[in-house]
This record gives sequence, C-alpha cells and structure tokens, in this order.
Amino acid sequence: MNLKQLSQHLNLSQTTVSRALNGYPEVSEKTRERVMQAARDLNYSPNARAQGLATGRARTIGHVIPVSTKHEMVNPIFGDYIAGAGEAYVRAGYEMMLSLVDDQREEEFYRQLRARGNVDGIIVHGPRMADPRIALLNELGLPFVVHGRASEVNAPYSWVDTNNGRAFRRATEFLLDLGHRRIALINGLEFMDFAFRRRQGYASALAARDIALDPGLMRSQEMTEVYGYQSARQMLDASAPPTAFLVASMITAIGVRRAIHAAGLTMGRDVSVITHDDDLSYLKNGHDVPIFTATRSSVRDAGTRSAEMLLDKIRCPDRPPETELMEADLIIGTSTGPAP
Amino acid sequence: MNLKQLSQHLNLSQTTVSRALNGYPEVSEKTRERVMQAARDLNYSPNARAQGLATGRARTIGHVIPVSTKHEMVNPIFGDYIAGAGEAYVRAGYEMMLSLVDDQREEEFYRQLRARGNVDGIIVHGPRMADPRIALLNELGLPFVVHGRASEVNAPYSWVDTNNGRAFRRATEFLLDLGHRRIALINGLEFMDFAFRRRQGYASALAARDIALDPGLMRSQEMTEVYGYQSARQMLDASAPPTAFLVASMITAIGVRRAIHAAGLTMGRDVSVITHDDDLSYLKNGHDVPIFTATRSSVRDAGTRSAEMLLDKIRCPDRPPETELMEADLIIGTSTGPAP
DNA sequence: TGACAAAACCAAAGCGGTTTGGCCCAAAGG
DNA sequence: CCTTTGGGCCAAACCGCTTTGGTTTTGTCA
Repeated sequence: MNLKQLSQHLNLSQTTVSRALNGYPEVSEKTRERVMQAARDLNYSPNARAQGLATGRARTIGHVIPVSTKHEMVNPIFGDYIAGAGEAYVRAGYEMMLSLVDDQREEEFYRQLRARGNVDGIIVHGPRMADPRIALLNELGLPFVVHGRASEVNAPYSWVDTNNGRAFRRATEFLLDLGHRRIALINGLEFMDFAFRRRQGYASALAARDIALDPGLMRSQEMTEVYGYQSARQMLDASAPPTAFLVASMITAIGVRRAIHAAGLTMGRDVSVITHDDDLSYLKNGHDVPIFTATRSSVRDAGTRSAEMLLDKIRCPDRPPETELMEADLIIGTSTGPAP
Repeated sequence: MNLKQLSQHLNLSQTTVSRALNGYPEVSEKTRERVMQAARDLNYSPNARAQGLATGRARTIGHVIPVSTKHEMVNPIFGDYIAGAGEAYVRAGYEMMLSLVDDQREEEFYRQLRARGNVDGIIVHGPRMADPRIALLNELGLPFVVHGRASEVNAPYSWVDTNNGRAFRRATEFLLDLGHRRIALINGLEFMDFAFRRRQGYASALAARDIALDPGLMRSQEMTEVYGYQSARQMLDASAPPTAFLVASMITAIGVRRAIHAAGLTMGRDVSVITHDDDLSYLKNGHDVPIFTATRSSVRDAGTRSAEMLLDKIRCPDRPPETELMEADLIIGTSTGPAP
C-alpha cells in the first residue's frame, strides 16, 4: 500500500492525502478524518526512503563506535547508554543507526556518512584527548554531540560529560582523609579523555597533600575484570603494597576484589576500594547498602541527555553548541575504611 | 556532489556513470577507470535513500530489542552480540538499525517496519517460548533470523542458538558426579526460551538420578548481580542449604560468589558454582585458569553467525530456513569441588 | 446578484539514484 | 559493398514521497 493507491482508494489526489496525514491546514477536517481512518484501516505507512528523499532528512541518528583491530571490545556501558538514548529517539520518532568503524579509516567513514545522507546527526563515542573527529564533523557540517569531551580540542562543540576529574579528586581526598597514603589508580586507557581526566583528578588530590605520584601504583588498561585482578594482585604482592585502590569501573573493581580475597585480605578493612559506578542495570552497586564506595553517574541518563541535545541541534542548527557537565555522586559503601 | 553533477563533470550520461560505478559490463574499461577516479577525487558517494528507493533494498538490518516498561534493561551480552554481527555487516556493506520497542506494541512496530521499508531483514532478540513474532514475520514476508529459539512455535524459521538444554544437563551431571545432591538453579526469567531450556536440562539430569526437584532451590529472575547475591544468601541461610549453584550468567555468578563469601564460606570447597559464560570481552572468565567452572558459548560468534545467515537469506529468499545449534564447552575452573 | 477572498483540492515537478529500451558506429561476415 | 552484430553510450521512465504553483469551489459582503 503506497500513497498513490491510498489516494485512488479515497478518490483524492496524492497531495491532499499527504497533507491530511502530515497535519497541514489546507485540508478540511472532515476529509482529514476520512484519510486518517483509511490509512489506519489499510495499514498504510509512508515509505521511509521516499519520504527521506523528498524531505532531505533521514530521521535517523548515527552512533559510531570506534573499533580498533587490536582490542575490539564493545564497552559494557554501551547497552545502558543506548537504552537511554533510544528512549529519546522513540519519543521524537527517530531511528538509531549503529556503525562499528575501524579507527584506521574513520575519516573516510564520516565523509561517506555525510555524502550518503543516511543520518541527520551523530553521537561521537569514546573521544580521545585530541580527537580529530570533532574538527572533521565541524567541517562537514554534520550535527553531532560528543559523549565525553576532548581536552585538547579548543573549537566549540556540543557535549555531555561526567565530571570525571572532580569525581576522582573527591574520591582520592576521601581516601586521604581516612589516612591512606599509598593509593593505587587502576585506570582506563589514558589516551581516552575520560581516563585522562580521572588521572588528573587523582594526581591533583595527591599533589594538594604533597604526596608524590608513584608509577608503581598506577595502571592504565582496557577496563576488564582480569585487568583489575592482575593489577591488584601484582601491587599487593609488591614490596610496598597500596592500602587503597581507586578503580575505573565496577567490572574492574570486581577483579580487584577478587585479588584482595585471593591475597587473604578483607576489603574495607585491610584494603579499601573506591570505584566509578556507571549505574548499569545488570550491575547495580548492591541493593540497599552499596557494595563499593563509588563515584556514581548514570550512563543511561547521559544517553538520554545527549540524544535530546542532538535532536535539539538538528531542529535548530544555528544555535551555539550546548554542553552539560554531570556531577557524580560519592556513594559510601562497605569497601572503604581507615588505613590500617 | 550527486550523480548528475558527476556525470556532467565527466561529459557522460548518468546511466553510464551509474553503470561504471556499479560494475556493469556495458561500459568500456577505459571509461570505467576514468569514472572511478573522478568519483574518488570528487569524494562522490551515492545517496543511500535514493539508491534504496530505486533498488527497493535498504541495505540495512534491523535489530529489535523488546523493552518492557517494567524491567527496561538491556542485556549486557548485547554489546558483544552486536560487535559480532556488526563485523558481518561491515563485510557485506550493510548498515545496522537498532530499535527499542515497548513489548506492548510490538506487532504494530513490525508491521510499520515492513511498510516503511527501512530494513531488508531483522534479527529477533530474546525469543519467548511461544513468541508471536515468528508467525507475524512469516506472514509479513520480512526475512528474519532468531537469536535463540521458541520452543512452542512449530512453523519453520531460521535461528542460531546455543544448546542451552544440553549445557545445563551436562553441568548438572558434573555436579552430581562430584557428589552434590542439593543443587540450586539461579535461572533467568523462565518465559524466555533460553531459560526454559536450561531449566529443562537441569531437571532432566536430576530426574535421571531420581532426585526430586526442590522449589526452594530454584529461582527465576532478571540476571543481575544483586539477584545472584540475594538468592544465594537466602538459600544458604535456609535450613537445608544447597552445596552447589548452577547460575545463568557470569554477572549473577559474581553475586552468588559474593554471597558465599559473606556467609563465611569458600567457593569451590564449601560450595560449588557453575555458571553459564557468554565469553564477554570485558568479563572473561579468568585469564589462564578459569575462575568459574562454566558452560561457555561465545555470544559474539552467535552474533556473527546469525548476521551471516540473515544476509544469506536476503540474498536467496527462496531457500528453506537454516538453523544452527552451537554446543557450549564445559570449562573446568576452581569454583567446583566434591560435595562436602 | 456579482465580485472577491478564502478554503479545499489538484497536476506536475522535484528529490537522486537505477534500469529499460534504443541509438550510433565500428568490426565482422557474406 | 552491404548487411549484421554487438560494444558503448544515452534519454527518459520509474521508485514513493513532498511541495510548488495553480484551479475550482464555497462563502461573504456590497
């Protein structure tokens, strides 16, 4: 069933039927009702490609996930982020397109995305510190919102980010106040902007109390469980083990906890742990009492906010870039205690 | 830059340029070279919507994620599944569209998907035992592949599934052989087909040794960490606690482990645990020695296989439905031992 | 009652590709 | 030398919608 058939069925022109369905005023209420009813009865939906071709908009948002051939992992926060963003898209009648793109040929990919016109805007995931995509997208004139920021990019752009620096500074201060002096940082990959900022927050808190950074207490890797386990294991076995760990994700923290148990120690008494908690639906930080003391910031909310921001931007392309910095809560759980 | 401009630039007709780019034989090699070069130089990419409208194919696959308003979670396996499927799509030049759909109005949504024509085929996620979507999609004539199966649907359809029944039967037998008699099942939601089959595998292994099912040892819920913790906690506190747990996912098993520790017990000695392991990239089951004894089946591979199967189906719509049953490995880790 | 404005509808021209049917010309065959 | 063949190219129709620039109908007012 297409528009032509529908209009013939109704003895009306395609123009009138189209206008009736799209709420234009130059059609009588009676006719509109009749058209709507027929559309419902005959199960008519306009062809998206034809509509897109005619209007020049795709009603689709692209999400580009950079995948390096080396460590081709999809971040576990992705599902929750998408759930949040999807909610906004459903409300606005937009579709969501997902692309996994080899980071070797990202530029080409974005250019094609623009030329092929299958999206009206895109969400940039996993920004690096000097991410070249921002300049590229500005040049291409393709509306975009970054989930995160790029510290070394000065051009203005829209973003939604958690205040990672502040969160990790507060967490470090909290451990310092408990008397900890040897605090390990089990960070994400530090060419990723969020990890870089977390490290800065950690470093600034230590600097404020005149504590020197100890490279032996700092790790930077993909945030897997095994990485948390191995890092903590090694550090605890070393000559001057840390009394506290600051960890970049719940999953990695679970690995750290496993290492603490394996070393015969008790978390929260012998060794303290603070983790960042993205508030993932399948991996809540405990029920009533939090398992881990944590800096918490919902990635689902970030998804919704960035999607809404992008939709706004598409609606009004001339507005200046919008930004939103979400503060993380510091949640006190049972994984921290005074330094032994 | 569109086809018209490109062809004018080359002093050729749109027909010839289109044919040159798409590899048709009725254009000379010399001209083809010239066209290709110009397309590259001028950064020409065909407009996807126009191409789609003209060819009648969208070169896009839809992934529909059912979301109920009650427990709107996105399964953590989703990221890895998508990574696997995405790989196949990239190779074939297909896009991936994601839709979160309220399960109240699923039927309407699939009908629209068909009518609006924005996808050439879809992957059905999270099938229920008598999932109505299969009959609907067969009726609509929209190519699809189910990730999983629907036990109560008899019509033929294409699917890729793990042998969940066999995996859980083997795991149960393994525990029985170790002398365990009180084996708890911490299952997923049992209206989901995979969970139903796992339960059947578990039940049949017990039945084969004349052990009655104990409702007090069986739980069925969304597979969160907290669910694993609370279920195990309650069972261990009860009058006749289990000596082993059979768990539906790594994340839930991590909760079970936490409960075992909280009860002052040692996993693998006092209490055994076997979990299903989807081999998620961020949550590998240990490094060299597996943490948990597990039934392992890569959901990433399942993603790739089901995507390939769907692409085949789209290429040759007349072929009969294809199916693939993936066997899970039984991996021996340190979480199991003889019954105390 | 006729003039005029507004309301209601329509034909046709895009949007940017693919594809059908046909034209032109050089090479091959009788 | 003329016909046939087929390689190489083109004009125009088409995919299904929106939108421009009308035309017709209805209603209002002098």
